[in-house]
Amino acid sequence: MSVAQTLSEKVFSELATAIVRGEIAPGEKLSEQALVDRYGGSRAPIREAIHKLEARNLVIRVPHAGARVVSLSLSELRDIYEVRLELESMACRLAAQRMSDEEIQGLQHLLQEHARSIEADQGMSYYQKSGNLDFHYRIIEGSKNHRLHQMLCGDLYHIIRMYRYRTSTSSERPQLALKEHQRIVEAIAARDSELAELLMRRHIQASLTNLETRMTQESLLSQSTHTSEENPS
Amino acid sequence: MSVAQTLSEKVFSELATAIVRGEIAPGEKLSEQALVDRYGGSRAPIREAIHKLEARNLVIRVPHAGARVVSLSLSELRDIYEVRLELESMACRLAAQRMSDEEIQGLQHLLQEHARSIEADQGMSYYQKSGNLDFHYRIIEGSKNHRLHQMLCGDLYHIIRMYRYRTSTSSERPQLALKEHQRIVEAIAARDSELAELLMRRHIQASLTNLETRMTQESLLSQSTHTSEENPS
DNA sequence: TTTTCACCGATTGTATACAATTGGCTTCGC
DNA sequence: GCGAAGCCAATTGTATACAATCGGTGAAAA
Repeated sequence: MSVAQTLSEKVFSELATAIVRGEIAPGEKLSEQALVDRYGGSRAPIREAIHKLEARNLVIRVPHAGARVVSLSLSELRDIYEVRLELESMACRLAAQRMSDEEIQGLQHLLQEHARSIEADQGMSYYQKSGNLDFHYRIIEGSKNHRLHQMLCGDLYHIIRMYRYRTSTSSERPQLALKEHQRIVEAIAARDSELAELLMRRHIQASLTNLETRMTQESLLSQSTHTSEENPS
Repeated sequence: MSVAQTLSEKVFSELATAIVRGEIAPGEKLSEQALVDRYGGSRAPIREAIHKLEARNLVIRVPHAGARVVSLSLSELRDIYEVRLELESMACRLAAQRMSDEEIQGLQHLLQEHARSIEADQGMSYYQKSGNLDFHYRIIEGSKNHRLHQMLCGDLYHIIRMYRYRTSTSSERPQLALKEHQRIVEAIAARDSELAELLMRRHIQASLTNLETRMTQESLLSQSTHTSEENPS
């Protein structure tokens, strides 16, 4: 019961990170033997790691055929965001009701650090770090609902972060995103759960709109490339 | 890509059913070799099945120590119902917006069959069958959100059904439950998504209250039994 | 009597070999 | 030229053996 990891857990963790970061591309095949060659060990822990990735929806695995990194259409992403919107706005409402004053202070400090980070970066980016340094993660923790935490942070967030990476930055306008975060925290600090929920809904809806725009642009780029390749036929 | 199952999938499915039905009790240890003895095959597919159960939150698995069937406190169940309430009321709202007229008719027929079933049983029970014959399942299908379907039917429902089995019946008052279902369907048919959502919230909140009552009664029974065993000391 | 420590058998994690299945390639027929 | 059928190597699923870890038990110490 120590921090020692089994090899399968270690490989899972590293693979999940590689997938989220796009080092293994959507649609790419995961071959057991190739992963043995890459990570060492034997096929047994690799299989277990692949099955864990499947459980987290990061890969699609077909018996006897193998596993591929998941590749989601915009429609599928919309489904995910539709659910995320509901769960995270609920988390925000609960956080406003359940977070202690100390925890809220900690959240406010986190945003101050984020503000400094944006300034240092000259307003160019607002990259959400993982774990306790991530605004959204802290809100979900503040909901004090373990199952909610598990469903969002254990499942949905892998996919969401994967697509954030793919679209290169987490936010087009960092200062606007930070300001939205600040408004949300103000509502939480004021214990106004209804307002907190509404602001979070808007925030996530804006994220979806942003993501839709980018994926449509990518799709158009991809189409024009494809068209010029087909002209000879 | 046929309906043929791997052994690990088959064992997972049978184990999941056995857990949901209480044939394997909460807290009970799952030993790999014992399951090989019971289901045949070798340890490899059994391990895979156990990992799948873990992914569905039906077992708690500790590396090097083994897996036990999950045993949830009332507080943990409340967390689950809190999330279920949010997701399923959302599903209901979406169903009111997205179900076709034919699908709604199918749902109405389903409730008619349920009504006949209750009459045949002389008002004693309203047992929800699984899959397409389950009212809630049909609403979630009607939401047309695959991710929502996966999170509810792929994950949460296993646990919820497990505790339904444990509390012996799915409803204390079958005719009241049926009437609530009927009101929900009327709201969906009228495309009143707001009302549909509200009615579903109430319905699920009533389920939670019912479950809480039963678990508290079980706990009191368990305590009184425990006390009388300790009196000799 | 209670607590602590050491040992070891049982169980779980991994390595290796064998069995089963599929996708891709080639050939044949229309 | 296209579609269907057959073949087989590569890959995945499972079986078996070995390695690693932990929980339970018994003995010793306080």
